[in-house]
Amino acid sequence: MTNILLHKLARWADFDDHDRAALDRLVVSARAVVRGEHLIREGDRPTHVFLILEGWAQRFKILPEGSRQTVAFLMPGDLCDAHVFILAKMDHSIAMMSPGSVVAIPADDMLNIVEQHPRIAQALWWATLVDEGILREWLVNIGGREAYARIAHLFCELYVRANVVAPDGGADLFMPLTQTDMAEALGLTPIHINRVAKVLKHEGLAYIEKGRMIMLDFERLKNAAGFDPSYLHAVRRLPGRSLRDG
Amino acid sequence: MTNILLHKLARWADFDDHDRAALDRLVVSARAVVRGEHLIREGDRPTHVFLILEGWAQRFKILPEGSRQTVAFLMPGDLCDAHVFILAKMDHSIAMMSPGSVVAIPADDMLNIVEQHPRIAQALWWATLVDEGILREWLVNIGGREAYARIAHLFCELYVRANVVAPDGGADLFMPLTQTDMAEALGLTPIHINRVAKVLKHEGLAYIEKGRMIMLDFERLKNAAGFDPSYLHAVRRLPGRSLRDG
DNA sequence: CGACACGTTGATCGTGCTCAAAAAACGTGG
DNA sequence: CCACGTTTTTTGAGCACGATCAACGTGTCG
Repeated sequence: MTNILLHKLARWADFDDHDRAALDRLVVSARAVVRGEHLIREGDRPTHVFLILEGWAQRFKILPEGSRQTVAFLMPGDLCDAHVFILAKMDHSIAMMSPGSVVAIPADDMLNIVEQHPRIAQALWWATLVDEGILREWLVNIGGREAYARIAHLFCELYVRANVVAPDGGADLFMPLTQTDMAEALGLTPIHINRVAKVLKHEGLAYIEKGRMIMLDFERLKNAAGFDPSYLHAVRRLPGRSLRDG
Repeated sequence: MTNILLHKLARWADFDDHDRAALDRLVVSARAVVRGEHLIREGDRPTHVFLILEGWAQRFKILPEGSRQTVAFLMPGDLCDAHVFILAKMDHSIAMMSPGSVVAIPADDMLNIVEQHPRIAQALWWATLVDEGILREWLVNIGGREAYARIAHLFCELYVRANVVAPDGGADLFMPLTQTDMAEALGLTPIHINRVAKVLKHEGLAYIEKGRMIMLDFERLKNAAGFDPSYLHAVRRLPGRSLRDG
């Protein structure tokens, strides 16, 4: 099967065979991981970059009183912080939300590849900027929307992102999140998620059940959420003066 | 006076004279900007990177109903997205919160400097990772803390960051934010900010008045906020195997 | 079959919002 | 220097969104 990292980055960049071979060489020795397994913990010194091949992971921090705040969901093809080994220690943890498999890429391999493959370096920058855009949108979502629109917005984002990863075009997608997971991501209680998500379901918009999302009416859901997918930067930048040899 | 960008990046990297000269060449032709002036707007195609020399700016998005959610405060020495010109259009706007001055650095100049100065490229990565860490912590702050601790946490962060920029060691710092600015950053109403900030003041922790923060008791404020400054990554990584030529 | 995680529902409470208005600070021009 | 408009801060009263506490279903897996 095709390299999922290559597949993701190729959405933005035009790679030559040399680039593709280099990306293939990164993705060796996949490791199976179980649900709940930590890929890296807050305070650890980062020495590897993780690439998710299968399953979902969550990036989170634990608050002093013990509650967990999720700050990102990672899906197949996502890299955990391409350049994080620049920092002395992790300021957050990453754990699997479902069983899956990952590749641990040594920092030196990442450094080598970005030095020798400028197109890959740029594509990794693009992926980083998209992750940042998602993070900003989550802040907007939690800070500015009430529970109903907040949940709807998360559903929209996950639907779009999951469709990119596995574009079977279906309205039924792999999405291994519990209501508690959503609560920890959205700054709400699981109880409130349960009640409000039920409304979304009964209104015929969308719902998540047994690890799958059933999308019923994306247009109305987008409307309920005030969802604008621009922040996912799925469209490629047109050639222009300001990107070298663009 | 010394180059503020150099000053900031040198906290992390060891530059040689060549690097320093290159950074100096970036910072020419400062432009005065008034309060409220937009440096860049959502939807614009980014062609320049802005460096804040004086004053504060805010990064924000406007929600469909018209409210504003601030996702970052930018202080002197901060760059607005070192690599943002990779993207086709801005997914947010940046505006000045106070009068000040900025430098607009063309994309090509940024590309040149990171190609020719690997230490600068790494230092810019570090700055980007710190900004991301701050963004994550804001998400944790809004998602997981109630108003009292949330405001206290913002005060802690701004105090630490402003002290780095202008370390006069004083408990009285330039901090041009109105209660409405805080409200838009924290996902609260200005009215609630007013009431809760008054408690922090009367308890002798800290307050902001006339564009200045008066820090009364940082230790107790940290405690009230559950503030852990690790996410600001102020300490330099010790030399090690995983960063090339350590 | 038992244990445990997850989902569901009800009743009550409280943080923070809304609406409304006034006082204080600030900038600007006459 | 004062008059004026504008922005910012402050205060009050009532409401509602979402939290908390408690319990019970439901499913899944060992």
